[in-house]
Amino acid sequence: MARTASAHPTDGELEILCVLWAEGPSALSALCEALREQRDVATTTVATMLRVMREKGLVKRQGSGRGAQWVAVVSHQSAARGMVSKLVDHVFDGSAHRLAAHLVEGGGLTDKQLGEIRDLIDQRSRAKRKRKGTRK
Amino acid sequence: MARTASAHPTDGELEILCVLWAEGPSALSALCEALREQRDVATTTVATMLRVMREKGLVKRQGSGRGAQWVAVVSHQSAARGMVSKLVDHVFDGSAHRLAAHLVEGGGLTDKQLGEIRDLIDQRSRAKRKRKGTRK
DNA sequence: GCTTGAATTCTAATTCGTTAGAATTAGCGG
DNA sequence: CCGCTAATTCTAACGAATTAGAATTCAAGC
Repeated sequence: MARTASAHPTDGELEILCVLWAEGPSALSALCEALREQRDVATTTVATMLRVMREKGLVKRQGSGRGAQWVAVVSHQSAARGMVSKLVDHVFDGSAHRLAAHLVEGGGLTDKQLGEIRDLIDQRSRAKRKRKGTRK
Repeated sequence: MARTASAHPTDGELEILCVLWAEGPSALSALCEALREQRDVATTTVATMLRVMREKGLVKRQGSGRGAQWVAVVSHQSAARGMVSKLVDHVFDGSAHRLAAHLVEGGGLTDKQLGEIRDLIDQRSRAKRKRKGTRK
């Protein structure tokens, strides 16, 4: 038997989604051009991937013929959420906290960035306290 | 043409690695038993995956015949590092900081956990300051 | 030594993902 | 209206991944 289709975008699909997220709705030609900054790829290859991705509901087409625009259906946000959950579930035992600890301790972050994250946390807990206070 | 072999463990391989990380070196039978708590899988399937994984250098075998033990070669740490980098590079534009922000703002963490992360950051920046102070 | 059951290897089927040429369609400029 | 070019569809090849039955090997216990 064979594997079942992946619920998440594949690596190749992700490349295309990244361009669409960054550039917004794009024509096939523009999409190819952007992708070719990374690696060599034929136009028909990209077209085939788009067809598959449309069947999966990852992208849609607006208009037809020459001026058609390809649009990402899934947002960066939601795709990111899905992929992070998958990583957390499979590698960090379902604990987002562990992933965060890995990030902090892995050393891929500068002091400045760590500080910014701490500020984010502070903001968030302050906001939460406030909400609780007014509601109750 | 076809895709090139993935540099990271596949989903199936990850399942096996997870068991090995959790349980330590295991016999094939024990491995199968643990996997079957998640889903139905034939012993020969697991054996085939182990063979492939050995060729890739993901696992090794200690001993032979009946009492052979399968051991993870890659550590949980390093596999996690690789997969987090991939996620960061492809989805968060190479910025670990953005992933962290996504975690904090995504709401998958309790207040307590957020507090713990902040504590981790504080510890880390304190330690760094100290190192700098003694070195310079 | 022979049986037995686990472990392993061999083999094969099947699907997915990736790649792209060939053929076709469709809009635009002259 | 006709050709040019972009866009799309059709088709196909092929390796990776997944699954597992058949055959084989091997250590152990009687």
